[in-house]
Amino acid sequence: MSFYNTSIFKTKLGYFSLTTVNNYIISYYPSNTNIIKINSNFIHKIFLKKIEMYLIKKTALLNFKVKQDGTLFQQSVWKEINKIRYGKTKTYLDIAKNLNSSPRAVGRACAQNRCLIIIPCHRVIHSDGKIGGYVLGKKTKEYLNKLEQNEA
DNA sequence: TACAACTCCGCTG
DNA sequence: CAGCGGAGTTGTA
Repeated sequence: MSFYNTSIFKTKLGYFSLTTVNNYIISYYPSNTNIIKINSNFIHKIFLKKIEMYLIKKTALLNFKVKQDGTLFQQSVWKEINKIRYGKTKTYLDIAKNLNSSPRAVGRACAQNRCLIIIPCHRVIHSDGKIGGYVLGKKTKEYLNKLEQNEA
């Protein structure tokens, strides 16, 4: 039996919902309701504290265990993204080359990522230096990178 | 079966 | 320089 635990809370980026199964994070994504509810599971409490610290630059580490459903290709893209360190960026092309795929496919896999910020798809940008797209909007993507690069 | 989605490159004018 | 088409991968219909 698997137990799904969900919390909904507000950060400076808006309302988010966190879902875990057996202490693995399976999603951290914008919530469709504004009804705040904090699950008593300890992972949720730690996560809430950590994400707040991250957003005010008090920590760089969001080292939670993540388990997302996805195809082999998506899993390998997410794994590559996970290797990008705090404050660094990589391009869609870099990742595509590592996986012998195409940048367009990499962008597609990024768009399927449900664990925002934890899997740092905001650190993946265009090869010409432009910011590229983002589920939460380009401005948020820019903001997150500036935050990590100490320019926010 | 066709299309859109967080891309990039080569070709054309 | 801008504008276009095509390519790898997947979810949805």
